[in-house]
Amino acid sequence: MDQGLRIFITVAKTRSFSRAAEELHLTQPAVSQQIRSLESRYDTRLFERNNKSVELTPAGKILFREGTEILNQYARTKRLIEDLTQSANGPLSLGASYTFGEYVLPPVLAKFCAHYPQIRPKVTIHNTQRIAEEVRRRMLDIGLVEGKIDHPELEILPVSEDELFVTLSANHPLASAGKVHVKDLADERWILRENGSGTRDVANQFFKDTGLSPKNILEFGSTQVIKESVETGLGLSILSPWSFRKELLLGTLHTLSVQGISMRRHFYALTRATSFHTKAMDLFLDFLTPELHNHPFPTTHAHLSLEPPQNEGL
Amino acid sequence: MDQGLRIFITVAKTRSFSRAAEELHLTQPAVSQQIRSLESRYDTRLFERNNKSVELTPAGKILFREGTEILNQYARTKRLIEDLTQSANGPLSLGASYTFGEYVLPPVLAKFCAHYPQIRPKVTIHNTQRIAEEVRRRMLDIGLVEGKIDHPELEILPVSEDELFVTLSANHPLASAGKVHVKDLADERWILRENGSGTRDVANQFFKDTGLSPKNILEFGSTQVIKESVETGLGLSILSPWSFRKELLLGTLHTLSVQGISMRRHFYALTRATSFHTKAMDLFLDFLTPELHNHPFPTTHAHLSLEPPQNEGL
DNA sequence: ATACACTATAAGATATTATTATTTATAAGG
DNA sequence: CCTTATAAATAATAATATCTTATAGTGTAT
Repeated sequence: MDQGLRIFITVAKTRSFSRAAEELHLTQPAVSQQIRSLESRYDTRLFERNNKSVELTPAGKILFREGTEILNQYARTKRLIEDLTQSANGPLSLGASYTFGEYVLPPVLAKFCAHYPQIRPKVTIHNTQRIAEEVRRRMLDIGLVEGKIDHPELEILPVSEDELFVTLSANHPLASAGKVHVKDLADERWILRENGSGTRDVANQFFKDTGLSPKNILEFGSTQVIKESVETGLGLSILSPWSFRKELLLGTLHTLSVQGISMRRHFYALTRATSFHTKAMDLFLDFLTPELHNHPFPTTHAHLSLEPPQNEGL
Repeated sequence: MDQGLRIFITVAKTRSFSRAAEELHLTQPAVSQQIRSLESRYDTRLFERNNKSVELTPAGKILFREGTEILNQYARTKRLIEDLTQSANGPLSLGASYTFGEYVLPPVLAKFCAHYPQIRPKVTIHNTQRIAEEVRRRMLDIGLVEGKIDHPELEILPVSEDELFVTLSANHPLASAGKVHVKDLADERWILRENGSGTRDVANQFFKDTGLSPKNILEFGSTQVIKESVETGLGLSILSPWSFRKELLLGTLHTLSVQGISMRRHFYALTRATSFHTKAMDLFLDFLTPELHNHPFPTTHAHLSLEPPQNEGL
């Protein structure tokens, strides 16, 4: 930041060009050169150097004293700014898509807040597109979304895997089938999130892959309503187990694997590619991935192997 | 010598990347780039820039304040070194508190400038506290204040005595009393500078010493307004004769001595304790004290003994 | 909707700063 | 004296940093 001055101060302290060079991990000519350039800038000799010794001239003494203060102030400034930013505190605005925000995020966030009480997270829930847009516009520090986003201004970091399943009422004829064939689902009624939601994207892909073209689709804007509708036997849905952990534990909802089809996707964290991260942001990002691996990720079928995902005490 | 910092400061002052570029004879991208590199060095945003405005962030404000000082010190260092070889010249930044700056300093400064035309003094007027702070922060070479300052980083040099007097209109019943007793002042209305000013401090001390607790105090922020108000008979004030020499000469204001009470104080010159003095600084300090003794110091009552303090040709 | 006033970004040119290799000067030891 | 050791200066070159030119976004105002 002012290398010349730093070199000068070191020479003055060590009374040697060579020692100074060592100390600064530079070569001796680099030191000679910087001193020469300072001397020409101030238009005076700064050191009296007769081959055995290096001594400050009067001008050098002034520069040494003032320069020391300047370097101190650089250091002080850096510290002041670090105190301001590096201390992990202040606001952290998170945006999450529905599934992530409503089901995955809360326990993680609770733990995060316990760890870093000075950080005050604020969560906004929207669909993936909107979240991405708001991260880009700096309205959000971090976006947490279900679908892949490709935008040059956004940095995308996969934080967790997710697998969606065909979900149905425990009273449904297929409920205990576990694994079924595509054709078994041909005549079912489906209850899905609206188009545009990440979950619906996966469902649409599922229908495309399986060749199913269901005539009977109900669209609800709320996962909560969908779950309750499925529980009453109104139809089947395609959901992330994250969103119906409780229902799996209670046994009111079951999942099906469909022969040869898996509906995997990732959760991603989005940040602006070009912006700086606050300390709080980095802490959260570092916290997120391991934390999601701690929470036993509910990939398997409820009736086969579900473990209480957290201390939810059944 | 630290181009990045210089660019940053210019941007902060102009609140514009483009203006800063012009001012520094650079192109706008050069400015953008330096700001970006500073931002990455400090790992935080320094400006909040939306297309219409450029504003300092909290971190930016810190860097602006500290950085300004750093640049000042670079400049000062250069001057100090130049002083070694050259004769006294260049800038001399003086800060003075109100009474000193507005009434005492001007004639001294005029004479000083006549003696040393190559020195270019710059005067800033503020209250004593602020002046001391700016000397400490190296924003000022010399501070000239009315109150005693005790700070380890400051060197304090008494330059002159001052005695304040109760001041009143020539038409006031007590105007020709010369010496009065405390109780004569019990029911007067007072017109004083605001709290925090050095002059007001003395007034407050006066009330404490005399046991007067005036119910009727008007506060004005300007000594000029106070004088005119006192002239019209609105009330009494407590002022330094320095600030109403003309009115004493004209006979529109008179002073009173209060039995057993004197309001003496000193004017002090402040410099940084640890720093070098430029030649200009030393010359000014050496010039100041004898000069103030030359100007007949108006301690006595106007109607008794005032001499024209300078060639003001009555 | 278009122009305009700004800042951001990218790529290449220039300037600055560091390195390597070599030279000069002085002191110390034989 | 001559040799060797140590320290700084110098020159040529390599690596960085810093500018400029050209261009792209992005809001605001007309």
